[in-house]
Amino acid sequence: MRVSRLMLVTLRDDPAEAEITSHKLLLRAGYMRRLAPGIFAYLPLLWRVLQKVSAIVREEMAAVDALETLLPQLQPADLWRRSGRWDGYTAGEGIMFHLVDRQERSLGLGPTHEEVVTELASDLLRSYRQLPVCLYQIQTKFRDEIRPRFGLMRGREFIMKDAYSFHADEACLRRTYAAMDGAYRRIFERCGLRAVAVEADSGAIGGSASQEFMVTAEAGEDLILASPDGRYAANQERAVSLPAPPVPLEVSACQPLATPAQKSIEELCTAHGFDPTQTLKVLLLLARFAAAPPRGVLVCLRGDQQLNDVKLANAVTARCPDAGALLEIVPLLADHLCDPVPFGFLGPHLEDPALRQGEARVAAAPMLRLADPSAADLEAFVCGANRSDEHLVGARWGELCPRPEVVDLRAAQPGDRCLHDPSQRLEAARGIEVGHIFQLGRKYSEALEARFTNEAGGEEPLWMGCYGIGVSRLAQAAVEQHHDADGIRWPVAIAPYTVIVVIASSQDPVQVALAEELYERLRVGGCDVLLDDRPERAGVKFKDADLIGIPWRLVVGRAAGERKVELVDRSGDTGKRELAADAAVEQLLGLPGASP
RNA sequence: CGGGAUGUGGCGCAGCUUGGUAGCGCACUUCGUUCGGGACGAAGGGGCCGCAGGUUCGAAUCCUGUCAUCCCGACCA
Repeated sequence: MRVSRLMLVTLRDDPAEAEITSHKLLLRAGYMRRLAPGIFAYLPLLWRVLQKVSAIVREEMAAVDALETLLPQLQPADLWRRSGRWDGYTAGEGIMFHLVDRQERSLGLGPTHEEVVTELASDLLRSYRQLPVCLYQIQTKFRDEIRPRFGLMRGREFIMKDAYSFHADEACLRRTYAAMDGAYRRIFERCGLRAVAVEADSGAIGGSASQEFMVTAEAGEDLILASPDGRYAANQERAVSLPAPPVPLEVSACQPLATPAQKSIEELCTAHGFDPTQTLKVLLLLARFAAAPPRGVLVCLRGDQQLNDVKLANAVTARCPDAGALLEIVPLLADHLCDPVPFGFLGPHLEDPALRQGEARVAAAPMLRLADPSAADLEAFVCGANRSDEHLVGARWGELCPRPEVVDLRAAQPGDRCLHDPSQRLEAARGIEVGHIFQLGRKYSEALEARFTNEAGGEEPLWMGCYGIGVSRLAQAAVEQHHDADGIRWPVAIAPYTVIVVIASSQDPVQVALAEELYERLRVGGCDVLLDDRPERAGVKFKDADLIGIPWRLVVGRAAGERKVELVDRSGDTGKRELAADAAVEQLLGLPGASP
């Protein structure tokens, strides 16, 4: 391709709309344009990158016997109601774009395809003899993100590879899951990305085991906690660790303590010399559901610990199976209550308060009472007395109130000791989630009655897995990981073009002739090559070549008369060197990806 | 939805405090000189100053409302 015909528009200044480097560079280098928040036009250069990523994905999917398909993006609400996800995905903070058609039928614009693919599987997969099967597609997904940001990192319309596998038993699911794990590692490696696999929360997709693939980068939205020995890595949403041991509380009996206006753990400890690990933190929350009245939640944590919202949401969802989708969990405020409670002085023995909805009292289920092990394991502790300006010192579970149900709710922090080896301490890194694989189990097949006949002749629900890669996000993550002060430095495997032939002086017919010849030879040889034939000064062309990040630059300049050219490695590894034109062509045609 | 910021030619910005009829850099067009790291000179085209209302002889500038975009939290590939 000739640069003069490429519709290349590069910008000198960083666009004001972009915050992080990769977003700025993709805009400046003419790879994309924003149409609306989270909605981008992929310009020809970016489309080539996305195609190259897709090609690698296709090869690796084929290697694990996955079948490419293309599934509908317009999806009937009814299907989503049957899986139980319509309300959660459309009401409240749901992310599904949805609409009503001329027949008054509700439709959603596919944010993911578990429902559609499961419906298809229930239709087509009748016998264990057909299993396992893995289907995948590379397609635009639609998600009405609460806050789109950072360009392709979190778009409302983005390209995703999603795969779904179906199995006769769990062992088979595990094998495919492991094969996908391997395929994913190869995909990211081939794309030139440094990625790490971490344990993850399954989120709205659900299922049991799940693992995320993170491209490590400062601009990443996720916090990764990992052990230095490399044996444990998890998203902070999911991470587990050992909290610091508590300082024992030396008291004989439970006694009240006057604590005027000491509402925070910090104030309490400062005033009376307690260590935060000796205190109990009681949080009052309100969970709202799609199909049930709101329910109060009382959470106990050790005073020095923080609540992990994701763990809490999972715990609440698991304990309210008939309430429909969990819409949100918010702090319980005085406005929600019929009678005041002494916020700041709460203890775990707080009686169920009556909830108010508008002006009406809600006949609420009893509060859900949960305690993190850090709180449940305390022998004796300091907690609120459920009376203003008063705490209890030396309270014990069993004496004060029954010990609540114990569930892991605390947020692991960098510096915490690891479970597998307490001498290791968790270290923090930021990551961009580019892939996520799940063992779904039978969640969708049970809901949508996707059953097969097993070897014994009985019917049972299919076992399922699903496996996603954010293709457009991956492209931007690559820029985030591979750039310098001059612009993008694409890994060769996903660069839009492998080589750019630059004519230093377009006025020199000798240079033009040689450049045209080399361009043609490279093109015919199967190399993805650009020819910068624009009547610009050399400096402009060099700057643009650096900015758009083509891995190899072949400069045809002063030495063209002796058929000598200059070859520059954008990655900076080998620098620039002068060599015979024929040798340069030979070398470039020998590069990976150069032949058709 | 809550908090913060910003809206001025295609892009990046100044002007607003103290109202007087819009400016700079980049980009674009033409001509000339230049020609290996974003050249220089000359000439030129392009702006309902986000939108609506108000104050005023007069509003980009002051007031009110509204919309949009970006950033921080809940969402996730």
